[in-house]
Amino acid sequence: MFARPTETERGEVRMTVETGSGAVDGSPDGTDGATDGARGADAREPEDAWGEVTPDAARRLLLAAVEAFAERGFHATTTRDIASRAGMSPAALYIHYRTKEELLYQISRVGHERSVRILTEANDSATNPADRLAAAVHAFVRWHAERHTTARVVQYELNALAEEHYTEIVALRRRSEEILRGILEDGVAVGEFTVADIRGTALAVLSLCIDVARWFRSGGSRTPEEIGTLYADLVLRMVGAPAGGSREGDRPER
Amino acid sequence: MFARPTETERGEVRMTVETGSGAVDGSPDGTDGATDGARGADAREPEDAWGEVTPDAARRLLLAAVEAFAERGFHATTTRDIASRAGMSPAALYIHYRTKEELLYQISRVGHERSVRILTEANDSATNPADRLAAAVHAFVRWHAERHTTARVVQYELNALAEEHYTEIVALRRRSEEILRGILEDGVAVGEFTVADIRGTALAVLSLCIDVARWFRSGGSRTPEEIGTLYADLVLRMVGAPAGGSREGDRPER
DNA sequence: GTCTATAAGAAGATAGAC
DNA sequence: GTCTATCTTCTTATAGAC
Repeated sequence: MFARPTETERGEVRMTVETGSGAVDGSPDGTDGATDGARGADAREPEDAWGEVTPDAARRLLLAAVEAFAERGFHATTTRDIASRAGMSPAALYIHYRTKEELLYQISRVGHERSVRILTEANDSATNPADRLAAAVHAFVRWHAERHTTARVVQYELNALAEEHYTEIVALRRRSEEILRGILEDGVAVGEFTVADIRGTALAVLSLCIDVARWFRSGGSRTPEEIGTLYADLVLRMVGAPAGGSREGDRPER
Repeated sequence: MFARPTETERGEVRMTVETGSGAVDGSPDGTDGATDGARGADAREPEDAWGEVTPDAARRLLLAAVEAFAERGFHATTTRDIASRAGMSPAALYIHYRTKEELLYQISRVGHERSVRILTEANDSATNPADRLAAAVHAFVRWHAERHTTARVVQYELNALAEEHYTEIVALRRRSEEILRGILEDGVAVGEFTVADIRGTALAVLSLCIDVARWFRSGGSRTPEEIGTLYADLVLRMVGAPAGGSREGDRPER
């Protein structure tokens, strides 16, 4: 029969990748794409973001998996492909990870923790809702563009996760959602934003940011920084708070 | 060796599904989701949209493929799964389609033709850019919500297409892009919109609409119609043309 | 047109030498 | 820790009876 991954100790695969660290520096050469999703051609970026992963081989495998999953998708990627990209034999993978799915889980977990962290820090970077929203969108979008390879896996391969892992990740996603919704609520409360459907608008904003990972490609005409700026502006407009501070836009409540 | 699909005549799989027809009526029970992508659970809708597909068995297979691809992704879906959903043996599939990829291609082609048609009709439904934009976004978003199962495959399984099919589909996607960009250009030209980066904004709007297919789920709290209305409003704001007609918002250029 | 049976190969994961 | 070799199962696709 088919032995399921036994619970034997095996180096304890659960690594403690310091999600934070100086990771958001990166390719300043990214740019926009078209309506067509990335097709393997690109899907590459300086992924030194995983520098913290403990055994060197484990890090190389993780990096190889990110590239492969982003290019071809989780199910279309073979363990042989991952191992060979990492310069190892197929069997070597199983020394560091119990299953192919665990690789995806690690990528997804670290990526989502990073997302929550980016949104949290942006949210704490200012007091007025408009600046908090602009900062959050700018940073979140920039990350999705700069780290589009990772982000593509993080955002679009969720369904391949095992049930228990999926549940854990969804909890992190809800946190992101709540942070954004909180900003909108505050903005409406202090009269800085004009939003009828807060929950719906929060979802739309998040969706807009996330989808950057799908279409962004290096070699286009816009840098991640520029797209972040564009999107922050668009989102401020969406909530009725034109960029540049809407001091004069405030209705005096009669 | 492994025989590639021979060019023998085999019932001519290339069907002529009238992309149009009364297909956009459908589930009025759809609604919003969360930040988590749909996970199989849902991924179902009255897909009578394929009613025009010629042999009955071919239609059932197409419908089964749409559901399976939407739930599990192209690569994770087996031909056995598709055939069994259609109530047939695995071999029956190959009477109507040369390969699994051809099923995806047909779904993708019909879906993209439908997208272009929706945008074209909306674009022709009015003369002033604001109404054209609102109509386009409303209809496009509504389709992505109502037909989210199909749309998910159409929008997110592109990479699994064979090279030649991919090229053909990308051409259709560019057409959609051009239609939207054209509306924005007209709006800026007549002073109805205030948009600095037309191309970037057009891409963002398209991206926002497309991503509805990823997160939408039946059983939520919003109907496709409501989401269409919300998004049309959000997009008008994005281009600096508040809903309800921005007659008083026009700068008289002095 | 549809079935049963099966070919041909590749997949994920393990065993055991080094 | 890493390799080579291999097990088991599943895959797409075909052959040929009905």
